Amino acid sequence: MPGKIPRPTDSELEILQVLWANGPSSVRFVHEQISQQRDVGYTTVLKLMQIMAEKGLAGRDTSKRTHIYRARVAEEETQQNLLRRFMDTTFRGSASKLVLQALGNAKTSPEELDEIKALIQRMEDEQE
Amino acid sequence: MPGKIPRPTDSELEILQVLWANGPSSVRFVHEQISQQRDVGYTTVLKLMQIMAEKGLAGRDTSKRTHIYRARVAEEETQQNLLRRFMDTTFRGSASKLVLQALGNAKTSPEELDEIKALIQRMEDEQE
DNA sequence: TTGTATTTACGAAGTCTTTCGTATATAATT
DNA sequence: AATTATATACGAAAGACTTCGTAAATACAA
Repeated sequence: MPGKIPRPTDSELEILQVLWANGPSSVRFVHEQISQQRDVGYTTVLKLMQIMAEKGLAGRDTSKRTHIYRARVAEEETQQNLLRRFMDTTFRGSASKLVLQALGNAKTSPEELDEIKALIQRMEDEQE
Repeated sequence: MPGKIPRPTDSELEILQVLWANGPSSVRFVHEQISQQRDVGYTTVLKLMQIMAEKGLAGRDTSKRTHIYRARVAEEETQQNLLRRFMDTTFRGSASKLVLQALGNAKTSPEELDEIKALIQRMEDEQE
């Protein structure tokens, strides 16, 4: 029985980012990528990826000696879940407060602002 | 020596929300508020608030028998810190991706959309 | 074949967070 | 005064997460 897939932890999310960006990968590759950002042991990453397979966050092909892992959760869907939770706990569910702070603080390019404006426009059109 | 104030955990954030919304409060009051949302023991909340005082997240007035706790971190600043971290880990630092998903999924009122549009307008004006 | 390198498997330690039971102190009630 | 209620203090257990050492299996190289 599969059971429900849990929310990834910070370390698991770090690994998922590599899998999402690069597709199915070996432990070695994932370790190399993460090592560029912080110090971590090879067996640590291995263990985490094994746990992710148990949890259902990742799948793996064990037909070869070097196992190949792949994400079993979609990037957008996972982001959506994490975002909903974060918005609820940190901004008491207020999307606009979150958005205002996100835009106000981060440097956002004119192109990105245009994208956002376009989305707002579409949303307002739908309202009528 | 005060030392640096750490990022609040989920439970600590839950308590901070009560303190931010209601001002300085007793453990009993905070416990009552949180109990409306989930089951939790009184001494659990007490312990958490004591830890928060140790960490510097909260201060307390112990002159009376019933201690009164207050938030020692500002709401917006704390949200900002948590948001930055969340954006980095979950959206690899992309504010626009986060914003698009936040707006796309949550139901946002026309008034809120206007607020956001106004902010974008100001940002674009500053660019020139 | 013998030794070296790579990989997975297993287990366990360390930390952080949450939880609450129990003890003690203080106040209120009868 | 004796009882009951309320509050804080303390410690410790339980669970989740991260970390990595060591062993065992497999492949490669000399």
